[in-house]
Amino acid sequence: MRPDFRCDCPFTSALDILGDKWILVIVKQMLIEGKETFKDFTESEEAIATNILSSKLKLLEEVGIIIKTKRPDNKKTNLYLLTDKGLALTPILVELASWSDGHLRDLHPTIVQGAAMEAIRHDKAAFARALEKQYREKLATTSHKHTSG
Amino acid sequence: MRPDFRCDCPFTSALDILGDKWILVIVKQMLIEGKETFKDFTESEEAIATNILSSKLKLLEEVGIIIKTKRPDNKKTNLYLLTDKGLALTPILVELASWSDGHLRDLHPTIVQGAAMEAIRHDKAAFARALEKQYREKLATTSHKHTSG
DNA sequence: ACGATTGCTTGCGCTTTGCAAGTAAAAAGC
DNA sequence: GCTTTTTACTTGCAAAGCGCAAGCAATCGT
Repeated sequence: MRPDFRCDCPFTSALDILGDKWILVIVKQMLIEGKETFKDFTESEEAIATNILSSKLKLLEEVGIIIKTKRPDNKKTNLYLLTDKGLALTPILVELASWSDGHLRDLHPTIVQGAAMEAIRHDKAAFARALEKQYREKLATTSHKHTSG
Repeated sequence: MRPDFRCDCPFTSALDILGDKWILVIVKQMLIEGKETFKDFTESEEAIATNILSSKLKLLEEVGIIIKTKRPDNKKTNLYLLTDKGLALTPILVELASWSDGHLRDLHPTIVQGAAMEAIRHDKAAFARALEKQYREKLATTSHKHTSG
């Protein structure tokens, strides 16, 4: 299931991995909504189907954007956590939201408008850094161990 | 063919439009490689199929990312040009390239490394602004008229 | 006028997506 | 310790999207 790349263009190569309906939505849910278990994702607002979720989590792990982990006291529930490579997607997500905010309201007027959106308007880079910091702090307080399967 | 939106999340809504293998590749080809005619796109390194190209150009026009135009002296060849909404995607493309540069070389070692990549490493925002400016200057010197079909 | 070029559309097979249902294993309840 | 529930998937099948090849109409070059 390794992704194959169309060419050597860095733009196109990023889209060979990220260019689909779900990959970045899953990353968003982890980064912003704090989702980390299979169940968390199935209960999302976007309602991803379990077979798609399963395949996408596999792909994300294969390319190194997330790692599959467990809490020491729970042998059933898997934890899916962003790696550095995954956290590095934050600026992309912020730019996507910024574009929606500025250019998608005519087509889709009910896009949410909140404090986060204000922060993005004020300083995108700072907002991205804050998100990454928040996630790293969460990681530090989450006890988990890596599994190799 | 209007896109429908999964929910009111600005991240997800952007991906409802942009989350696919081709849309942002086409925008990249227009912005960076200067492609503007149907033929230009078919001759690209990425080799998009004509039926897909046709449907994606239609979608891009419908959502207002590009406009379909002709040169006054040529009744056959259509020109596809980025609107302001389309040009506003530049920071997203720059972030995608930056991520590829920093995190995709282990999976795909032959990603190109050139002057543009150096510029992105040095100052992403400045590079995005330069790209937009370059495209706007090109637009100013390209004679064209809008067609309503 | 005639062939080449451009900008598509159509047909068909393959892959991806998506819903619903089922399964296996761990955890919780009694 | 036996049953029920929860979690994390897998499987089956229908629908949508993708992709190659071919075809076609309009315009352009000569």
